[in-house]
Amino acid sequence: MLREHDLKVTHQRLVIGQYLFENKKHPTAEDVYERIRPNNPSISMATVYKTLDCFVKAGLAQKVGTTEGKTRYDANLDRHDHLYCEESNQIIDFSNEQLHHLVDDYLRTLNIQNFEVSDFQIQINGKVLEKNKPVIVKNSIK
Amino acid sequence: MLREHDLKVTHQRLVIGQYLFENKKHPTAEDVYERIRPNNPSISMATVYKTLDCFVKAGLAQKVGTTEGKTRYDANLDRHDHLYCEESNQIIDFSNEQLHHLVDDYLRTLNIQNFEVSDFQIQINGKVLEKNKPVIVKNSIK
DNA sequence: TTGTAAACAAGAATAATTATCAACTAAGAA
DNA sequence: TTCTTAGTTGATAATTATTCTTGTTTACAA
Repeated sequence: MLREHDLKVTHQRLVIGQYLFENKKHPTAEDVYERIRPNNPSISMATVYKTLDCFVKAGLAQKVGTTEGKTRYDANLDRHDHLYCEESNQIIDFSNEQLHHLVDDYLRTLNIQNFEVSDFQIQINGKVLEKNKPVIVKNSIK
Repeated sequence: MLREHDLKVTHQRLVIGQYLFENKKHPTAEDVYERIRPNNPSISMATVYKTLDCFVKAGLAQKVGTTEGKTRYDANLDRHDHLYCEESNQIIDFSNEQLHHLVDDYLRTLNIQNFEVSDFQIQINGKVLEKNKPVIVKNSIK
């Protein structure tokens, strides 16, 4: 995966990448650092930032701006939206083809002058009711 | 407006509020500070932050997280979405009732377990083609 | 007009992120 | 396998965004 994107394969990138791509969370740089540190005490914070940054530049991850004042990193490359919990600041991925097409089709009917649309993302705000239970989306129409 | 929200009316709040509510931009705290400073050299950065924060708490403005690493403040209280220019980092308001209803109706048909939706916002990414011209949205269907 | 809680200015403190730079290492060439 | 080199890393300094502290001032209710 790294090679495909012309990135040198280093231990640091493997460790950080593994965490980022396996758990599709939306960690801050700090989160990543804390998580990998126990097994890799020599990796520095600067490396975490640089590594995350190189993933973003390579298109392997995306930055997500938050109102908490820190940047989160999203390694889910599939087309998806976000559920944002206003209480816990947690971001949950939300994939729904139907919703995506609905909005995409509508946007195409609009004529936005002087702006070239590349993509879009829906942020659905609200709150997780029971923190230890998962959030599951069911579609009631077929 | 300030009184309605139980905020003491001070010169600083009037000046900052005027800038924020009249130009529906999405300034950073820094932007606000630079803008008002010429005519109000004694207002401090801390006051700008505190004032913006009190507007947010009073529901007069909203924080917008960005990938630039700074918080922007949005004083447009109407239901609206954002066009986000990936080149200039500028955020442009985008209001479209039809789009909003489309998504709102669809979300209501979904059964999202363990998450209570309060609202949503669509971020439309792309780029402004000619920086000095305005972005205008036209609807080609009726 | 006055008392008081709230708001302010200035600058120190903290937190997040980026820059610097010497030492190290991946990976292609010999 | 060894050499070479450009890219990467770790330590830490620097920068940037934001919040905190403190003494002073101000809005506004009584």
